[in-house]
Amino acid sequence: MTPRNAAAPVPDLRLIRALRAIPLFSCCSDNEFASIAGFSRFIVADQDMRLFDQGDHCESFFFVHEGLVELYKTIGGNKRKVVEFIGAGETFAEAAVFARIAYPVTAVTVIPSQLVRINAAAFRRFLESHTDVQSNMLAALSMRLHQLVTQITELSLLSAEQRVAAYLLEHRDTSDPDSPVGNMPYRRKDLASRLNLTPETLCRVLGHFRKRGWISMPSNSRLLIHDVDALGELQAGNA
Amino acid sequence: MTPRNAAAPVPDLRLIRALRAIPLFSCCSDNEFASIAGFSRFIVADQDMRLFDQGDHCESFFFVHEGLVELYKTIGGNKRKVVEFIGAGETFAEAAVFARIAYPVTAVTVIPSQLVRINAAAFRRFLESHTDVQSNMLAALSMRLHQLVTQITELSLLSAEQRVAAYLLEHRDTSDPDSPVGNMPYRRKDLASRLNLTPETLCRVLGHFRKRGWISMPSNSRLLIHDVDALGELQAGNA
DNA sequence: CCGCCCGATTGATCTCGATCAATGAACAAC
DNA sequence: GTTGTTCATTGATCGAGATCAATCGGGCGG
Repeated sequence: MTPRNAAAPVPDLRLIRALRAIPLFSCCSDNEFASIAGFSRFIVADQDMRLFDQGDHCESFFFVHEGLVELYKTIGGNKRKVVEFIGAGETFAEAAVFARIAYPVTAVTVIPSQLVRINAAAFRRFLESHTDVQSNMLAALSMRLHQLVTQITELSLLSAEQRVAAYLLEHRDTSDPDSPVGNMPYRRKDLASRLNLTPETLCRVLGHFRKRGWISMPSNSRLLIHDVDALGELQAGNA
Repeated sequence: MTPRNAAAPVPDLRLIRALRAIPLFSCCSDNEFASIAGFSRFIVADQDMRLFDQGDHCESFFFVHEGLVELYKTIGGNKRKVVEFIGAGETFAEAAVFARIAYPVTAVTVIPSQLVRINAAAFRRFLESHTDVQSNMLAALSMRLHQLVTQITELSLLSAEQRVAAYLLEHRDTSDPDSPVGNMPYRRKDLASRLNLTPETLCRVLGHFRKRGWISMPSNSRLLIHDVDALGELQAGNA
């Protein structure tokens, strides 16, 4: 924790730098970043750190500066379903802020991560006088809505292999277009849950893809896609 | 259709009355309703009227004043999945307006309906100067996001019978608390699709519930719930 | 280096819900 | 009325993927 005097809090440079990376605030000025910083905190989290629990009162929403977070929902006390992975550059739990409901999911870091936590009440007040940010927010929520509809459709209509293929293609690391690479820093069972599969089935599907030379897995958290077209065809037409 | 002169369009009373029923506009004044009416149309639709197709350019969003609309997504050309039913008092396709994307689903009336169609571009301009409506919009989108997350979880974790029970309980008509009644003006196959079931399985589940006296179906589009607790227990714990 | 532990992998079997196949019932056109 | 059409219902069978059960394998503390 940074020590702070009552009168003059020390500006956290990491925080300011992270805030500038938030797409939502793309239109903000230095002044505005300063005021956002006033109700935000930079958070360094280890792996498996619980950020909030399903049912907790919603006090903040979050931005992932570096790392990976998973959101899962628990039902019936024992069964859980991973709804989404939130990667670097994305925000989460904004919806709970605006709907003024308790967190509907639990959030846990999958790998060591750097986050920004933004106070909900203060942010709502900030928005009242910053219409442009509000517009960005509407657009962002709408896109997420769209993604969830797509997810529902894919979970419902695609076979196990098609779902895995679709996921690999959608989430492939496009930073290096030459060698089609995907990063998979998840535990198998979590990815399986997100895809609505058992770990065993996911493993079999990946094994199948590997046998056909479509992918390879040099390490446990690394996955290389060798034949994008084959995966695409599988996803689209021919189960 | 009301005839209108080029210079002075006749104000459509049905339209104004419908606009007043839109929760989004709860905070609007007479003046504001008049200006919204300037870029809206009241629509009387028969059953099975296509409002827009998946992939169409998004020009408007809609409010259901009376009736029922279903949104479905098509994948692979032949398979379709009903994502949501939109009932009286609800809006739909706002997300496409803000995300500035093509409609991600197709919208069709399930029964004869009265709708309001609101022009997207004009509405976006309207919002710039009406922050309170924008806030309502954020809250509404957030609630819908939450519902979709719940839907994903239920589709993934609950058995066929549990999903049906959950749906009946969530969508039961609460207007008459004494006799627990649900209206089901859908075709069976559409409800089955929404619940990710085949019509056959849905039919068997309903038959099972009927045999146990938990529900009854006096007519094809009417369903009475007699034992809320039994359905609740089924949904919760014991598959 | 060894033993331990947890997760990935692989195999054998089972089950829920899909699919295939009739039959029944509602409704419209004639 | 009769015929056709379409959807709900019921039954018989099938199969994708879950579940159960080993086995493998890598990281880590001793």
